[in-house]
Amino acid sequence: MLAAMSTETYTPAPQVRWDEVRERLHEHGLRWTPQRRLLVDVLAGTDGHITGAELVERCREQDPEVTPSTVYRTLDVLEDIGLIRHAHGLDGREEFHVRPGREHGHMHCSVCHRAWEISGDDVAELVDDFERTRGFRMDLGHLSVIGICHDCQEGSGS
Amino acid sequence: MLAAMSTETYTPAPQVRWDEVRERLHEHGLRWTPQRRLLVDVLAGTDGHITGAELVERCREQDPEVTPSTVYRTLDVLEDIGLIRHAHGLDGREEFHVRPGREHGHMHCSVCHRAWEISGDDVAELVDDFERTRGFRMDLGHLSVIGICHDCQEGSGS
DNA sequence: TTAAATGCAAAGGGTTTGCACCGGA
DNA sequence: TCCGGTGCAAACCCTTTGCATTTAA
Repeated sequence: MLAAMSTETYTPAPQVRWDEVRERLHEHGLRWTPQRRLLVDVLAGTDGHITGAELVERCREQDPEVTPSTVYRTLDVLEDIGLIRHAHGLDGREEFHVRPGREHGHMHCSVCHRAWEISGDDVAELVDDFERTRGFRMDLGHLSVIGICHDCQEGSGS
Repeated sequence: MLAAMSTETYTPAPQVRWDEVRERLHEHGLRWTPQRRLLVDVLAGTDGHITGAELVERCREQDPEVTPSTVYRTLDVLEDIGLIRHAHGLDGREEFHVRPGREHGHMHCSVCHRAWEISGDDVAELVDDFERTRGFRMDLGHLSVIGICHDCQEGSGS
């Protein structure tokens, strides 16, 4: 989804290059295993956010052998080396997402439970304001805004 | 509940009048029990946010008889009748807070884990912007901003 | 009286950990 | 070879639920 973000040849792939995850791991003295490959594949096929439990499930669909512990441990590793990030969803469960080229926050509708991304531009003033007036450095990747989306206000109910 | 926001004597008690919780319950056909009184007392002694588990703990300190189920069930009831509200903290656990006269969001420091309130004024522009440009009606009570506070940036560590 | 509320204990869901074995580099 | 990874199973933590009993109104 979404192609080039600039006119330059820069970043033909806005996403992490998953083929390179292996190298990233190696750089850190970590290993490339079939289980990690599987998780990385699943993550690559995810554009939004996904909970740990869902990741476990999807991995197990493809290979019932993988265990939750492996998935969670690998998620930790991937987060450590900066490939993914996590925040907490509406229900408080961990939600992971592939680290985007640009950090972004999330906007959740409490009615339909859909979620959208919030870019740095969307909240630039706010970030700036918090930094200036409170010395607080916001972590955009953890910004979570909850409310009711346009559609749900119209339908009023469902 | 909450009396005069009228004149110039700025609401000496911005909090819910806990003595009246009983009436609120009765209005709903619900009962006032010693356990509920205890929880309400604990809540009254809380100014910020507190997790369910902590509430259970504090209640049990005062009366080891109370059980988690009672606490959680009462929290549900109190939230139903609008006296408290809950959101999710940094670690994804439920955090309750006494419903303030004014809705507010929270600002968490990911280093020291302290939290501050965000008033509607602090984010008025943002709220307005989301409403205008996306038709998204933000729920201030669920706004959660995470980052690093001033102190922690200085100390850099602790 | 009578439905709401409680305590208990057990289940539940997601996540983490200890440990012995396995296997990538 | 060697240390990182894995599966397994059990532990964990917070929260919820079923059920018989208690109790507020």
